[in-house]
Amino acid sequence: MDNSLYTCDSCQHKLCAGRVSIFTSLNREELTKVAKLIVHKKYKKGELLLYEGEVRNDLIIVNKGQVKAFKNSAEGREQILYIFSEGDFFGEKNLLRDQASNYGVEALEETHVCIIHKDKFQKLVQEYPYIGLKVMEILCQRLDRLENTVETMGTRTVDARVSSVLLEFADKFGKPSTQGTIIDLPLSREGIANYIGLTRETVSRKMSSMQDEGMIEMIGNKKILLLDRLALEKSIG
Amino acid sequence: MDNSLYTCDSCQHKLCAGRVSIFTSLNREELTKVAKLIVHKKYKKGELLLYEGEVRNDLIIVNKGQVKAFKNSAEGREQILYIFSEGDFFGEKNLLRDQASNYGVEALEETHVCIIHKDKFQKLVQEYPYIGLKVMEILCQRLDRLENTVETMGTRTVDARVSSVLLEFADKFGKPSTQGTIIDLPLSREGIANYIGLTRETVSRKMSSMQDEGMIEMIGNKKILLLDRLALEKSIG
DNA sequence: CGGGCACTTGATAGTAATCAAGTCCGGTGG
DNA sequence: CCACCGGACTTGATTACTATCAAGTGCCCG
Repeated sequence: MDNSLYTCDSCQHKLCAGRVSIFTSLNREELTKVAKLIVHKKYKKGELLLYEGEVRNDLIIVNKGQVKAFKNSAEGREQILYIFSEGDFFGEKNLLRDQASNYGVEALEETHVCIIHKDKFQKLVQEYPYIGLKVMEILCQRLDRLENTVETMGTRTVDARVSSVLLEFADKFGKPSTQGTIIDLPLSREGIANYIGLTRETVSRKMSSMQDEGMIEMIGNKKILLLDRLALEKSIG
Repeated sequence: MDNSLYTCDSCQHKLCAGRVSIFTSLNREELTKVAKLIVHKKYKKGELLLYEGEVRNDLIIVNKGQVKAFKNSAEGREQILYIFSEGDFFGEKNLLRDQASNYGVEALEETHVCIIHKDKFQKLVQEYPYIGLKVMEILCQRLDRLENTVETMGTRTVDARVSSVLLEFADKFGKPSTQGTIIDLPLSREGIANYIGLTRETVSRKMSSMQDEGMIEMIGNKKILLLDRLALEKSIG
């Protein structure tokens, strides 16, 4: 375990807490106060930030990098539930009571996180009730997203599922370019498959045929150029 | 529209609000106060309480009966997301801001609901912060359940999915008997299929074979006797 | 007792998982 | 800078399974 704990000195001048959506309403002074409650930690690609079933008593906020939240079934199949990136948090259940995590979390790349102890965060919420509302709002958004995922996995064709995930990634990680949107994929083919409940071969095949039809263009293995957004949306319904 | 609005007079003496989990911490006096903020409404089986995309500004609590929350895909397939029964609520997103509902809600039987306007509920939360925490706790539970559903639909075999839903219903709606647990099914075969992303024929077949194997016994179409809970749990993994 | 609807059961076909080779890409070391 | 190596990805062949299509059957209610 070489995850070094260190103070916020390294980024205090940048007011790192301000990059996190739940603190956006705070002014500079308040942010400095928040920063003092925060412990930072770094993880390398592949390291576990949290394992399924682990009991913790703090809230973890991603400050830099990306992580995946996943569950492993008995047969060894992985289901990815969330991709958390800069500004996202997890462990919110711990704010209410110490509880076993429903999923594991693993770094997809070098990742820096801010950790706030439950008690300190609760005091923060008492002082700035807006933060509690913001957390609740984000939980509602997360519910919406999961509800849509369940619908996609329950009723949509495989093509629609692949289109869905590409559009989701385009919105989250896409950058506009002259020809279309360039998506930096946070996951490998296998990861994408585990995100939408398919096998890597099926994802590979579907993406190839989407390329043949001119909807997308694969740039290496980690980027995709989205050429025909409308066609993808149409394939969803 | 023959849904008659009426005051809480009809059930005031029963302190109906006390049957709702988010108000369990309140004493008799406080409950009476809450009851005055509530509007009641009745729905017959099959009536819509809320349609997908509708914008409302209140929280709806089920006081008696059962409803299903569902989404309809473009091809006309239905995905059931939740079964809400006595004590459950929906419309929580409205507490934050007026927003389109992500799902429709339909009564599965004669259903009575309590409706609280957003503004009144927000004042209630300010006066009794515990209520806000309780709402957040239930949202977290709902997230856990959906996360498990996504895992089930993404990684589990069809047998495991059917077992999952039977165990879920057994916990929620089951009554112990001498031979095992008797489940009052809230949904038809087609409803169950739409809850776990299968067709009614597949559900029918799987349940028949589970009966052949002595795991369950079907009593008419609306009840199931769960004989071998362990076998079901084992089939999930 | 009769009718309709939900459910069951059967046959067939379509589709994705699986099994099995290749191929490509990125990184490493000479 | 180039050649090599390994892991990720692609593609192909086959199998397994569930959706679909199509009759029946039985349950529940009037």
